[in-house]
Amino acid sequence: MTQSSLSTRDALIEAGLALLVEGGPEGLTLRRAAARAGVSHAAPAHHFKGLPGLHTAIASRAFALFTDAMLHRLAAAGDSPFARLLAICEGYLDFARDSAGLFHVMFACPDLDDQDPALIAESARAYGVLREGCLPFAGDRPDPVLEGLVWSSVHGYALLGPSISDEAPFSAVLARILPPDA
Amino acid sequence: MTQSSLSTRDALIEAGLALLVEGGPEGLTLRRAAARAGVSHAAPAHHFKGLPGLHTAIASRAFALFTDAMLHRLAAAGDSPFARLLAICEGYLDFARDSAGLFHVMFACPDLDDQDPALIAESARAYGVLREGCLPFAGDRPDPVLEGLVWSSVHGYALLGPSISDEAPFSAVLARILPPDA
DNA sequence: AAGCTCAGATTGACACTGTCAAACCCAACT
DNA sequence: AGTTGGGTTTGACAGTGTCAATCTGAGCTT
Repeated sequence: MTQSSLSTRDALIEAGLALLVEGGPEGLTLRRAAARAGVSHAAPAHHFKGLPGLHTAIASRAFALFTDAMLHRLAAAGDSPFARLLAICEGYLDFARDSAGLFHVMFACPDLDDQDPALIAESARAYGVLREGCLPFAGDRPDPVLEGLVWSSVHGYALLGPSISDEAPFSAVLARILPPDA
Repeated sequence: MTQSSLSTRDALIEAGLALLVEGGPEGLTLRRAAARAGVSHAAPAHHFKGLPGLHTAIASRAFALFTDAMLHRLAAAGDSPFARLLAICEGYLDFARDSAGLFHVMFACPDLDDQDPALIAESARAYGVLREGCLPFAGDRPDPVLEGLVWSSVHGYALLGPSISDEAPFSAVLARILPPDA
């Protein structure tokens, strides 16, 4: 393992994140990430199982940033359950808009290894934030249907948003599910 | 135009659809579509603006099939507004599940030309079905917020579905938005 | 009717991609 | 000291999208 190998692994992930942020979903390439990390074009093969492996590792790290984006908004939110859940959703939408490249790899990449433990853990952590935001609306007990509805709505809105945000801001959409006075 | 050119154009689109259905999002390639259509590898360049152009043309045709899927379910639905809207959504989900390759090109392809008139027309037609399904719930007048909510929900559910469908079937999610007795 | 025009199609080349096999290097153990 | 083995590099391969040059043939002008 020899921390040098760990650091190249991290360097490759970091390079991949940067390429995605700068160039969108098409900007990431095994060879470009390798070049940016200062290693040869075949080096990534020893740290990831091909391009799908790199995608998976990047998605895992991106989910951590995604969770941060939601928590960041939550920290600045008011106390009411509605304000808190809306803040979480707005963090979700912030990330989808500002980091479209990462969002694409996380949710629209067909070759992710959805058995990867790190990816499972990080995505579960992200889902946990949303789930906690839903708790107060169901008597502090998990409500899978409500969670599914909120999650589907914010996710669909994140993808379709540009087409509908003019006439239907997300706060109005969420208010339609959960009247703010509840 | 010389209908031969039209027919090769159509043959390329048809070949592309088949490749997507058979091989998923990764199955479509300019050269493979050309080979399947029985033309040389550079022929597509005369009918589409590169690979993005082919993607756009395929997405346009896929939206038509998508609309059909919704109408097909609607035709077999009951009379109540809830049953009709649920049927439309289930057609939406059918298509996303059974034609994942097409769905991916339609909604997750980063290089679509969203100015293309045919694509705009076909996607508007699809959206129109969903909009009509929503009308009875808002006094037969368009309600952008309700439409945005239903659209976001079903779209998000289509993408996340595999992760949540066990505990929250879509009928339950929709019922949370629109009580079936309304 | 002869000749021209030009869109449709082909061939060939280019840079770039992911992946694999072989060789290489160097630190860590026996 | 010698050997082992993981990390890395080099080199090659098939496949991709795209571009330029060429060929072909139906339809038009004169």
